[in-house]
Amino acid sequence: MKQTYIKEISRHLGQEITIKGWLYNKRSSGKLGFLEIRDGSGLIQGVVSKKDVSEQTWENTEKVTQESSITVIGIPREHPKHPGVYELDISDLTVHQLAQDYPITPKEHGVEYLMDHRHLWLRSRRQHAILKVRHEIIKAVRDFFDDDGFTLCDTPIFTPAACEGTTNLFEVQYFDEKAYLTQSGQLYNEATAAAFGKVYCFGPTFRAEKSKTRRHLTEFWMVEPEVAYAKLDDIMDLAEKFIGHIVGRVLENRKEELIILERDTALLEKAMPPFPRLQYDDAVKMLQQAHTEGKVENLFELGGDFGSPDETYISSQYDKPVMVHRYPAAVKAFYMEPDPQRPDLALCVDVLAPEGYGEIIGGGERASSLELLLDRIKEHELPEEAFDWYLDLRKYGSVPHAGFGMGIERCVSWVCGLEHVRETIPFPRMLNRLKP
RNA sequence: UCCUCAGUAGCUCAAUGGUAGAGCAUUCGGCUGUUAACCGAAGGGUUGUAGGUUCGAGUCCUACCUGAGGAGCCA
Repeated sequence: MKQTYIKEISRHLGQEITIKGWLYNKRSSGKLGFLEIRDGSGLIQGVVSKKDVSEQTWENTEKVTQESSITVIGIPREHPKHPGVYELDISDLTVHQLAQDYPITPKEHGVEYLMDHRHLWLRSRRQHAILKVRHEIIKAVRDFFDDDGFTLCDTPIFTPAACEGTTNLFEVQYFDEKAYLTQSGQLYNEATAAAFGKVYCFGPTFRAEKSKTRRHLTEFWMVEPEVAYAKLDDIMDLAEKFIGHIVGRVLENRKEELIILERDTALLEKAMPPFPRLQYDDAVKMLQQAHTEGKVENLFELGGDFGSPDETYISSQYDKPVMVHRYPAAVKAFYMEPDPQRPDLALCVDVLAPEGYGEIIGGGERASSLELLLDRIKEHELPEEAFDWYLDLRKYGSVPHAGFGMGIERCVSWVCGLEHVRETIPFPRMLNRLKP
């Protein structure tokens, strides 16, 4: 018989259907068995009554174990006690493979154990919900740009040199020479933007930083739009519209998942444009004020980059994402365009997510002058020959242009209200985690 | 790299320096409306590793290993 997916069960009430899936959990009460069945699309409770089924099916009901693969035939109907909840009256149960001692039991487990069993942990309700939200966010990202005239131009993962120089890169052998895994598609995006006008790239990014925090992965996915002729204000408008679109889509299409995750959606509903915009200088004043009032420990020095506690304090002052712009050029990457009014400041922006989730977007206007870039490359002690193609972009029709990058995992973590980004990607790569 | 915390049954955790226990999982038995079902029984241990202190160490000390959280750095 044709397979029916659990999420479509309401269309088959009273009809005999076949569900193919796995046993999520089992309870029993004498000659009555309750089987929680999952098939990837959803979860449903099946009921087996000894007096109504064959001896074989009853025997299978008694012996079937957690996560055994099964096929059941039955008739869906409403739950007698819970209106709106569906249940399956099972008439036949066959077991494909009997799972023995499934490692993830219905009781709680530690982080290390769950991470060691990530390949199985993905089957649990909560992980399923998170990855469904991830999928929704990625789809929303693509739709947002595709519907706004952007062209997807993916950038390479093997790169010959550092994009930004400062952070640690993963080095790999590339035939007879050394190559590095990309830490940003940024520079290549500038080339494709000059060809297509509005572009984005979306792919994995690698950072060999020895960071062990709830916000870090060594391999994460980043989406980076780049727009020719765009200025800082244009890119800030784009960023807030973009985040509003993502959050809106998740609220609209992933209600059930947000309930499973116990996410306070009232907080998400506030994350709609316009977002507050704060100059770096004013953010520093805010931090210094907070210090004199005893609300933050460290006295922040003007000119430095914000640390994680600083970002947390700034974002805690708002109930929606906040855009901090015009940081000192000295603390930012070499390719940032200086503010014509204040050349010591870079025309850049960081978007800080609410609830202490920190920076989810970083971006800004790129330097369009060849002379300035040559100076900056020298200042940062970067190898000029590695950037010859990049400098060509300033020789042949250079224009003002801007873009930003958003880390998908940090965004998913915030939208889901998670404690750690490691749950936002199927197989996270971290400082101490390369397996499974 | 630095700081803090942790490591005991398959899993999650107890155990004042004095005979290593419970819940879940597993196996067996009971229950016709269960929801991390419940009730009864059984099996299950080189307390991360190596030293040390002590009559006696899971517990105290030292080193190392592994993990977690944080700092720095970042999305």
